This record gives sequence, C-alpha cells and structure tokens, in this order.
Amino acid sequence: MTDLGQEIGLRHRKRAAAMARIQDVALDLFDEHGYERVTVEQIADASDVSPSSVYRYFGSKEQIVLLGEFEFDTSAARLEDDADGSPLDVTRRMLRAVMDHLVGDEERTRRQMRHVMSDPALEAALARQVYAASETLGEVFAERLSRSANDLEVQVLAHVVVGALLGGLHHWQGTAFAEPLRDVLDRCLDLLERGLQIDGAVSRAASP
Amino acid sequence: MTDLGQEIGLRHRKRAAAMARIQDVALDLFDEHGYERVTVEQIADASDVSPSSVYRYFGSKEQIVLLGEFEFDTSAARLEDDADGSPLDVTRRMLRAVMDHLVGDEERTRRQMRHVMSDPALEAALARQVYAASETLGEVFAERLSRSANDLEVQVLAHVVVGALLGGLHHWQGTAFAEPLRDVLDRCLDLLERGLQIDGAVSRAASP
DNA sequence: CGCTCAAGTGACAGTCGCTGTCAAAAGCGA
DNA sequence: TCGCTTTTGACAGCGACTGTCACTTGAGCG
Repeated sequence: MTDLGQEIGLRHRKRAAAMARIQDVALDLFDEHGYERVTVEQIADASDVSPSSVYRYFGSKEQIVLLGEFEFDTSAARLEDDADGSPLDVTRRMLRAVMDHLVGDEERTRRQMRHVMSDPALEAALARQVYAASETLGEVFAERLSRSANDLEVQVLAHVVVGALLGGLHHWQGTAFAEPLRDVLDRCLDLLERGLQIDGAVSRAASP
Repeated sequence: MTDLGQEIGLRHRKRAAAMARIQDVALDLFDEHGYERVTVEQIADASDVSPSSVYRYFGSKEQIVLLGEFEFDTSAARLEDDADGSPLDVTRRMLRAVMDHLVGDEERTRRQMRHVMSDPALEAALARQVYAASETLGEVFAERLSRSANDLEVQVLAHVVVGALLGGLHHWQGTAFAEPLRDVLDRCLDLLERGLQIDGAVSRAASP
C-alpha cells in the first residue's frame, strides 16, 4: 500500500501490467507457433483481455513485438545540447540511451529479432521504424550543423548512420547474436568514424 | 502481323498490357482519392480484370505502386565482373542500370514517390524493399572483397551505401523532385567517396 | 464512505487485404 | 479443327483492423 516510488494511479499501473503480460504471452506464442500463425484473438484470449484492448494498447499486431524498440529519443540529444560534439558523438549518446532501454534483457531483444528477421510483415515494420529514426536523426543533425533539415548532406549523413546501425543489426543476427549488441553497434560507429576506408572498399584511387 | 521484334506469344503480351493498364488506372485513382481510400476491387473494376488477377499480377496492393522499383539487379554487377572496381564503382554501375529502368518516365516515379512518402503502408513496403537491396548489395560486395557475406564491415558498407541513396531519395522528395533523380543519387555516392567529411560532421578529432 | 463523472473495456458489426479452390475460357500446338 | 495446358474469374473464407456503444471501473469529491 505504501507508495513504491514510481507509478501514479491504479489505472496506469493496470494498463502497464496488461501490456507487459500481453507482450510476454505473445512472444511465447510466437516462439511456439511462429508470428503469422498466431492471431491477435488468441493472444487476447491467453492474456485475459479483449482483442479491442490489444489494438488499443499496441495499435497493430506488429507493434506487440516492436513497440518502442529502436526509436531514437531526441530528448537524449536535446537535454545535453550544452555538451557539444560531432553528429556521430550525438548518435553515440542517443544510441546509448536506446541501448540502456534494451540492455535490461537482451534475451528478449534476441527473441524479438528472431521473429522480425523471419517474418516479412515484421521486417517491413522494423524497416519503417528505422527509416523514421533517420528523419529524427536528420532533424537533430540539421540543428547541430545549422543547416536545413532537407540539406542533402544532412539527409545522407543521417541515413548513413542509421544504415550503419542496421548493418550491425543484420550482422548481429547473422552471428546468432553472439556478441553483445552494444559492442556491435559501437563498432559500426567506429567504422563510420574511420570513414569506411576498408582496404579500397570505398575508393581505389586512395593509394596509387 | 509481322513480328514487331520483342515479344513472344500473345499470352505474355496481354499480360504485360493488363499490368500496365492496371498500374496506370491505379495511379490515376490514387492521385484522385489517395492510396488507402482506393480498394483493389475498384482498381480491378476500372481495369476490366478481376481482383484475383490483380493479386496474381502484383501480389499485393503495395506492389501495384512499387513493383520492380528500387531493386538492385545483381546481374548488372556479375555480368561485368571482369571489369573490376571498388564496391562503390559497382554500386554506381548497378544504380545506373536501375536508373535506366526508371528514367524512361521520371514523372511516373514522382507520382509513385508522392504516394509512397505519404502512406505508412507504402512507406513500410519501400523501406523493406530497400532493406532487401542491402542484402543483395552485401552479397555482391562480399564476393568482390573476398569476405564472408556476414562480415561486419561488409554489412555496414552495404547498408551505408543503401542508406546514402535513401537519404538522397528523401532529399529529392523534400525538394519537390526538382533535380533529376539520377544527379541526386550520383551526388550521394560522391559524398560517400569523400568519406562524409562534412566539416567536422563525422569526427571532430580530425584537425586539432 | 458512498456518489458522480469520466475514462477504460468488451462485444459486435463491418471493411478490406489477401489466400485457396475450382470450373469456365482462352491461347497454343498439331 | 481438336485436344492440352495455362490463365482467368467467381466464390468462399480468414484475419487484421476500425468504429460504435453499452457497460464497468477507477478517480475525485462531498
């Protein structure tokens, strides 16, 4: 009965609990039968809520898996915008915030990724989500560099950064999630900082 | 009656004609009412085919807009694999092939992009398609560089290249498609070749 | 406490994208 | 012209998703 220190209102607590329960139940069902062979109605039944509520909470079946995942939080960049740095530094900081959100149970992230990578609908949803992150990142970069958000270089930079991270995600999945995700993504940004000079990969004209 | 030199069989010709007609009719309807407010049944009726045929031809409603668009054709790279070059050179070559396919009527591409950028479902489909292109590109790069297709640097490079192009696409849309798409994408690859050294954008440690 | 109001929930009906099946139609070769 | 194969359209059905509406249930207040 004493305030446990974080939540306000029984309503919000029940809602949060229900969402967590639905996600758990859904992931279990997906693990067992595969994403597309499980209906929202089954998830709802097994979670003791109505299908209506599932859609109210998550909006779509895909978001049961992807909700909140891989979204850049601009506040992480804006809050510290006194501490300046290059866009890549900013990215690292934002990424760290995202990772802290994820790193709690990387096992869950692995389960999610397994389904995402094997189902077209989920893959599309993730791609779109990541794509949206590029826009967010672009706006942050534009502000930092005092350029238009639609500047070609800003857009390319933002999409390149996100692309690099996506490449890392892909690699991570290809190695059966062996290495901690955080390390993989860090190395991706390192590669970008070095300008992708992968022995003649980008330009052969570098050395005569 | 004389052979007009390209098509074989009445069947294939009718099929191709029907697909082209469906796409035209669909784009018109989309322009007028918006993508999601037009049903496949309406498109089918207006095109004098059955809904079944629309799905047989295009597989999904999204593909009526996106079919064949933005797909890298690996054959373009493999065919000329005697002529070697850096991965970026290969990309340019593949991109040129893609562009030649598109440049026929860039006006149509603009119409498509307008819808793609404003509808979530289409945006997701495009994102997924582009994402798939990264995998294709990764395989080509891996072969060129004699590395594993799952190599982190290969994956990052492939996704970065595609990301750069996506950034260009985004910029193109943001400028109301002013410049020819070909030029925009060329400049994206130029930026990559220069290593994204956008006045301290990537790394501030470059100059002390 | 208990009352009132607003917010949240579940049941229902309906739309639409998409899939599978099957008989009819149409191209193709002889 | 006559079979054979492929393609087509009609139909039935599934499941994701939306909107509506009565009902329940926390929240605020006397």
